[in-house]
Amino acid sequence: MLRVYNTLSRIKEPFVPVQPTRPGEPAKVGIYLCGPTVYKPSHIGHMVGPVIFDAIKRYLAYSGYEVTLIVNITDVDDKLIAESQKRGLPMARLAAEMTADYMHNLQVLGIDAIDHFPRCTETMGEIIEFTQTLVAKGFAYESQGDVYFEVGKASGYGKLSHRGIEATQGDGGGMAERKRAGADFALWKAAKPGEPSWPSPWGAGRPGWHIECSAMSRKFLGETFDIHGGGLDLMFPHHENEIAQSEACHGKPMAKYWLHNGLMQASDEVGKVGGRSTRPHEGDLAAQEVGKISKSKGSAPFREMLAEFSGETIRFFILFTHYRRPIDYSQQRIREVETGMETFYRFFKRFERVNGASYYALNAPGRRAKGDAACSAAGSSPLLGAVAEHRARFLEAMDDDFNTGGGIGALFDLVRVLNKFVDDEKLEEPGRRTPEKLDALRNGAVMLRELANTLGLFRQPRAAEAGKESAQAGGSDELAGKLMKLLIDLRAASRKKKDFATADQIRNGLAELDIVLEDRPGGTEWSRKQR
RNA sequence: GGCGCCGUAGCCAAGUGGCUAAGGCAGCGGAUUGCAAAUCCGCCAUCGUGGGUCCGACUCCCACCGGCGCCUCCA
Repeated sequence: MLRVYNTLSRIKEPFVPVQPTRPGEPAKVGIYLCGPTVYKPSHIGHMVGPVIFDAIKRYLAYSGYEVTLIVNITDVDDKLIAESQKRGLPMARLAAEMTADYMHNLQVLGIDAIDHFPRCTETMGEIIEFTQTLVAKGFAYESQGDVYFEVGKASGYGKLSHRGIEATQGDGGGMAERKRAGADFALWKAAKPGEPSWPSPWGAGRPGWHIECSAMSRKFLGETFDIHGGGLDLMFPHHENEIAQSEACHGKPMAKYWLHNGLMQASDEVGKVGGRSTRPHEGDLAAQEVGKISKSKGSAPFREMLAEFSGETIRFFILFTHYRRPIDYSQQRIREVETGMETFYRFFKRFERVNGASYYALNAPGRRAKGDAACSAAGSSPLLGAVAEHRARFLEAMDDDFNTGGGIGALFDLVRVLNKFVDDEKLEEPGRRTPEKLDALRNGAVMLRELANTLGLFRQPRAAEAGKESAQAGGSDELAGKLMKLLIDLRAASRKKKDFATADQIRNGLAELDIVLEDRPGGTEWSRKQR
């Protein structure tokens, strides 16, 4: 049974979709995640939510739900206007550029489970209509071309962030004198001269910050949907105001479950993105200043990180920690999980060596097997029994509020069991392979793939692997492949003659060039050292 | 000040009212190897401090200490 932590109730609740399941149809689940304001290149903090919710959607789909995931793009906003004026660019052009940056980052991270990216500018009609309804129902009022939501009229305001109205006295961007109460917030803002604007019943203007999410979520997911997600920092006032608007408008709950991810924190010193670590002493971590990644801290664009780390590494790094906890970011931390990931990549190569076909070509079930089907199928061999045990641990962890960190732990164990099987059965030696043993290994690997898929991990061969394959197969790096073969053959001849000095000279010389040789029963393999 | 989170091995990080407290990185010992690499096996924590509840707490409650977030259109 899947359970999720709901910020509304502050406890883990059983996950039961809003829409009743019709017999013979998969239960439908709607998820809305607050996306970026596209005025600057995204930094790693912006990627946490998308990675997590991509994995959440995958896991829900695997669990049998039909999931729709919406992430909005805020392409009209005060910061966007300010930035476009600063850079002398039309706002739409700036937004388009930054949206492209965002999309590129998502793609590199392997995030492809998002169904729609509605833009604020494309939702203007719905936003205006939504605002009109709120005015008509008496929850909002016009004031000098602005429209404000009257927080005092909303029942249950503060139920998400557990705050009283009296505690919420934002100045609303210097528009206090136009508002009836300090806590009231803008649904619509009159345009100042030179600002981008859209026509409305209250004159030319643009939407306030919160209204687009209410309008978009309703447009794609309905008045009440299952999961609303976002960073912890959005809980107040953004999500609180979304709830106020939507529930005032519809008279029913906006979302059943509110999930908030922890924020990425970084040390300015060690966590410098895209550059060399400037740490003066080893083991000096305690002296770091750790703080939230934010605009004010001037963190580097995500794109610069990609020069240092693969998208999959960053994805793995994010998933390594439970989503509700803050993630302490530093290059050293990422390097550590990157080292850990090698365990998987090496196993995949090993698997291909003994199995003859690629791990990446394995066809894993996209749906969780009902009941104990997987376990009973596994009962046929001790290996699969052990694998199934770790599979169960993985599922248990994920069922418990998407505990990806616990799940990854189970994945490491699973690989160990598979490696041990290859060791014990000496499957690296071609003569020791039997169809039964290869079958068992393959079935175990299928289970690994099945689970890793739900996290969106190890779906494609790494770029480095692909490059090397082309070298070995005579691709663009053909010469390197041929030279390597020559050197390996020379070394093999030396070893045969017990001329280990020459053999070691070759291996050590190659090591200097960051090329690693590994002797195996089936021959010597070479690979480029990572980084 | 208000609301809330966190403190588990050298570092990172799961988890649990009672059973061996996952996993990763680093380290140590062993198997394997011509030597390595990789892999496997083993070792490496009484869970911030002090109280309380309980037959029993690391897990629940309180206090304290320490770290952090939000209360500002920051994911």
